[in-house]
Amino acid sequence: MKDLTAQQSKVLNCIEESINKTGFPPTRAEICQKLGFKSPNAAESHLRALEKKDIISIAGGSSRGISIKNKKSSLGGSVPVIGLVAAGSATLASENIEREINVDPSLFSRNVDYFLKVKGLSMIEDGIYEDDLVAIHKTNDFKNGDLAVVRTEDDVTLKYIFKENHKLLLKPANKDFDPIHIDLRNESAEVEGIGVGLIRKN
Amino acid sequence: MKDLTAQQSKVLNCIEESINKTGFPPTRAEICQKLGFKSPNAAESHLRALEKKDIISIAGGSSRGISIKNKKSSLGGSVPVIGLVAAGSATLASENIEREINVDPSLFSRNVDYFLKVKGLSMIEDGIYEDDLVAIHKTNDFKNGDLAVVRTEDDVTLKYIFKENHKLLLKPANKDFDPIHIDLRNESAEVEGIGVGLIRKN
DNA sequence: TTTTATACTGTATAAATATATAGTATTTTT
DNA sequence: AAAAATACTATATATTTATACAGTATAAAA
Repeated sequence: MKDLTAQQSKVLNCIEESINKTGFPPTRAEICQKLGFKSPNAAESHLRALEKKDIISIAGGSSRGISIKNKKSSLGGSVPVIGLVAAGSATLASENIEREINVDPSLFSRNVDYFLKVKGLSMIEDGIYEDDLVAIHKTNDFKNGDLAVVRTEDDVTLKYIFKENHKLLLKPANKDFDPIHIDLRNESAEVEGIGVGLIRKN
Repeated sequence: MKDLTAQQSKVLNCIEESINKTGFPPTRAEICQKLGFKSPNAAESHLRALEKKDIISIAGGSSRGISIKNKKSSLGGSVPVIGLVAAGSATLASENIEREINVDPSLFSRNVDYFLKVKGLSMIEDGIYEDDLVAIHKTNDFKNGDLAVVRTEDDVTLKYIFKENHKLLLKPANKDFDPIHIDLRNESAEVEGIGVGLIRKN
């Protein structure tokens, strides 16, 4: 990493402080105010220098569009652990929450909305064991082969998902288990999220 | 905490996603776009509802002035991740530390002193894969069958350990790998710690 | 020595954004 | 039964904000 000048460090610090204190990045004017500049262009050019040095990125055409690159753990969010999902209830309904754990957000590639406690042995051949906590990123966007949490008409299940037209294939990783075929014309099924990690307690 | 309506949850989720993805909160217009609203006031009123329920705070007169309340600072200790252990060096020497992650101490049954990044496939049959992070509790006390970090004369390895008199057996969980037999009368070997958990990033 | 980077002031403005106001309709609470 | 909360569309606008342009001056690199 290229060295920062004293002023650039001050500006970077100012950005970090703003995010830490308010939750969002500063405007040019706010940087100027904090550091005593009288022209918004003072802040602007420092920001451009920091961008050039790949320390921050600036989203064009949007206010407060500053983000610090390689941002390590900002705040460990509290993430719920979902045990058994009661029939008919929302996955994240409070009755399903077993406990909460603090997790470093930088741990996993995507934001973790909850941990699903694995029941059964259907994924055991790919190293997912009973009572493992699978980190779930809530989304209904998936690629074929993703590990997905799927809500079918009468169940919530964790399987590899494959979609082809109106056919959904939920594939376990255990030869003793049969794949689930769902015809979306007759049955409903919804992807609740995809697995982005795993925690196991011995 | 008061319950959120389905729509309010969606909006909150949208805010979290924005912060996570871009580093800063969304504008009203961006919320509308993501959730399919056609009026900025749809977003505005949901935000005000969330503010009223004390879920978020809205900074008046500033763009993207949304911050999510309740973000408690994780005081889960910072735990180092050990990549490859340089020959002859202490496991926890700074040169071996790849990064640090924050971990909820209550996550694992015993105190975690470091995470060992798994190299190779020798434990794959028991669901321990390459690049998995195995949570290590530093101790030289172990029971037969424990997953142990063992320092031999020229290596640091993660295997199941069995001891009988002067004989040490380090057993992999992969039939393509041979167990390691160590005669403590001729060779030295030391247990550095035992595995108490695992984290995997997909 | 010439160029490039740093470090600003000062002015201006198009575009982004928050926010108010006016409605409509449904659901929930009191 | 009335009030309040939810859940929006639609329009308008003052303010915030990014960002460009014109300068000045100094220090560092090519």
